[in-house]
Amino acid sequence: MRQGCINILQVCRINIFDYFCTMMKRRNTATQEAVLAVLTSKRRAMSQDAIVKQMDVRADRATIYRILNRFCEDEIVHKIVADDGKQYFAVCIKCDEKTISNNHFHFRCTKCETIECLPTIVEFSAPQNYKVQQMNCVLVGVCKDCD
Amino acid sequence: MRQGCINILQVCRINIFDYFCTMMKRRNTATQEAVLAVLTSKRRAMSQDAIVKQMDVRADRATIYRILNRFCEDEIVHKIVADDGKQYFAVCIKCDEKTISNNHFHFRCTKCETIECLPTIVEFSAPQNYKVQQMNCVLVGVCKDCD
DNA sequence: TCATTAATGCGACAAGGTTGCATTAATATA
DNA sequence: TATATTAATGCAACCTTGTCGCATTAATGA
Repeated sequence: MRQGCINILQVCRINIFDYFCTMMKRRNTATQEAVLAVLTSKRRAMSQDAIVKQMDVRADRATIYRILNRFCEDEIVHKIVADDGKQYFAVCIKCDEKTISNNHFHFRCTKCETIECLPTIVEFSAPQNYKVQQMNCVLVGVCKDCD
Repeated sequence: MRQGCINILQVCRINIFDYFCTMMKRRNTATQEAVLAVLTSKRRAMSQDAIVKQMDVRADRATIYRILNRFCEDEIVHKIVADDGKQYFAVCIKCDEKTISNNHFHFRCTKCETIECLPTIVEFSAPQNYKVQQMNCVLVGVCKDCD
């Protein structure tokens, strides 16, 4: 399932999670639905503990991590490791098969402690004979809401 | 002590560590000297355990971290958090007071497991009213030596 | 309705990093 | 050179983040 699809689904008012379950042959569970609901509503990259705090269903830490990693495998979520060493997860847009899912900048606000996916694509020029397969770029500072 | 100075010192064959001790009013200890020696000789960003392995002097884990963080405060070393969540430290060049010490890309090679400071400066354009104070940009892939 | 097995909860664990505190030793001063 | 000061160190304990094994639960297909 391409992530660009998610936006189309939202516009068409199709339940993303149901669609995801059918497409990826995943079971429809309350916990998974809750995790995805939080991520899609917040539209930010969130850490496991931040996600749990926003959830109405209680669930084990290991379970949340398993769900998030599953979402990453299925490519409906991508993972960022911030400069605090923690993993953050975000539902993000990616329509082109060829692009790296993490090809944009992220912004971590030190005041509100959230991470945002910026629309800016990372332009890099690696030296000759270097093969770039992934990237993890985080800008750190204060976002417009906290300034 | 500005980091650009380090290169000048090397050219002039002045002992960097002695200079550092006088300038920053730090005590001259074998452990600190060893850590800096490893970092300057390898010219890569290294993790605490990688540094220890290369050292001829034995030292406690906590001590190494304290030394590295002190070097960061004194701005002769900068810290990168890679996508594996670990901290890496590198002696790097920075001549301009105004630039962010981490303003360049880093490359983590998944084969030789090292992190290199690339000469490429990160060009970013944060949205309006976002204040960027730090950055942490890591490209991941295979370096020229491992290809 | 039942069988299959994906998903979960629990507990244990590992790695990475930090902190408190007593001890050691580098430096400044007499 | 001897002494006082205190930065630097070692050790142990601790915290946080993330993972894994295994028994149990429950979603799905037949």
